[in-house]
Amino acid sequence: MGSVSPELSLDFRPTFVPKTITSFLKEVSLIGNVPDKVSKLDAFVKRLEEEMRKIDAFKRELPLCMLLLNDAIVALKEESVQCMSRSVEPVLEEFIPLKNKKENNQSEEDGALITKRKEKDSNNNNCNSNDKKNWMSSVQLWNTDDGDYRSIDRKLDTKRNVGDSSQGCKNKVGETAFMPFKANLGFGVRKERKEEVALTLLSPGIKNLNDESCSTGSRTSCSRAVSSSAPNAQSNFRSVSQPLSQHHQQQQQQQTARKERRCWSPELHRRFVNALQQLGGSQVATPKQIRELMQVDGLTNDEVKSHLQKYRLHTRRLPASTTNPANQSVVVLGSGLWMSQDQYGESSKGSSSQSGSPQGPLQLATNTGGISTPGGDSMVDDEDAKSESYTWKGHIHKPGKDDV
DNA sequence: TGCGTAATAT
DNA sequence: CATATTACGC
Repeated sequence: MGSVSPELSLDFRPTFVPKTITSFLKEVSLIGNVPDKVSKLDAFVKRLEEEMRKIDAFKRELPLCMLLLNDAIVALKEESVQCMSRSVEPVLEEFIPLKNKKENNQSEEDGALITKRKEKDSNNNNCNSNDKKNWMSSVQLWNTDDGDYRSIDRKLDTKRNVGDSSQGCKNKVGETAFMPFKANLGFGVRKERKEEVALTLLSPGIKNLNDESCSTGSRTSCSRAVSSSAPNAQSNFRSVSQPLSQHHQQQQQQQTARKERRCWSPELHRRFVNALQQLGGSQVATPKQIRELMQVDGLTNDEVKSHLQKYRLHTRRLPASTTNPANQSVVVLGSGLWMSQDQYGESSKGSSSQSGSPQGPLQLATNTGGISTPGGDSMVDDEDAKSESYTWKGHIHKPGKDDV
C-alpha cells in the first residue's frame, strides 16, 4: 500500500499532494489526445476545488492544506491552459451563409477568398440593417443582487449592450433592450418568465455537486447553484415553477410548455467554441463533451446540442491550412453570427491566480423581447487591431448526410 | 442514455 | 428568416 498507485491518482491524500500531482501529471503527459488530457486535468482540478471547498470551513486550522490545494489547482490549471494552447489542432472551419437565396455556383471551391474587411459602418441606426443579425445579447449571471458575480469577463458585453441601445429593435414587449436581466427577472413577465425567478429562489435548496461556484475565495454564496448536473435538466426549470397561485391556467408542466428562448451570450459562445476546439472541431464534438468542457451550470445538454446543430450548419471544416499561421484564428464567420474569436485562453488564464473558479456563472440570457444585438458593428472585441480575415466560401453546402 | 436531425415555435 | 426548443428515430 505504501506504493503510490499511479493510475488511480484520484484518491490523493493531502499529505502527498505534490507527489500525487506529479504522478498525475506524468500520467497525463502520456496521453496523446489533447482533449482527453485537458479533460483529465480539468476533472482533477474540479476535484481539488471541491476538496478545497470542503475544507474551507477549516481553513484556519488547515492553512497548509488550503495552500497546497490552491497551489495544486493553480498548477494544474496552468498545465491545462498550456496543454490547450499548444494543442496543434487548429481545426479550421469556415463560415457558410445560410440564407443564400440563390446559390450561384459561380465560384468553385478552389480557394477561399480571404477578405479582410473591417466594416465599421457608422450607421448603427438601422436595426436589422443588412445581415447583421447579432443574436447575442448579454452575459448574464444569475446571481441577482448578491453582487457576488465574479465579473466573469468584465464589461465585455455589458458595455456593448448599453452602448448600442439603438439596436434594441425588435422589442415587442416594450422593455428596453438594455438591462435585460433585471427587467425580466422581476416583472413584466407574461408567461412563464417566472421560471427564472423560481429558479433563483429555489437555488439555495439545491445541493449542486458541481460546485465550482464558490470554490475558493468567494464567500459561500452558492445561491445560484442550479441543477446543472441533472441529466434531465431539460425542463427542470418549469417543473419547479408555478407557485400554485393560479392553479392550472396553463397546462404546462409535463405536457408541452416551451421554454423561454434563451440566446447564447457571446461569452457563452466563446466557451462553446473553445470547447469545440479542444474536442477537435464541431463535427466530432458531442454535446455532452462540450457541455462538460464549458462547465457552465444551468446549461443543458439540449441547449448545447441545439447550438451545436446550428453551428454545424454554419461551419464546415477547412482543409487543414498549409500555412498554419501562428495566430490560428480558428473559426471564421461572416455575418456576425458566429463571430470569430481568437483569444481563447484568456479567461482561464486571467483568473488562474488564486481565485480560480474559471467558469463563473455564465448563462444564457433570457431573450424574450429580443434583446439581441450587441452592436451594430463594433462588435467582437474592443480590439480590432487583429486583421479580421474572414475566410469565406462562395457556395453553400448543406451538411446533409451524404457529406463526408 | 445520448446523439443527430427534423419539425416547430418565437 | 434566424435562432432556439421540442420531438423522434437510432
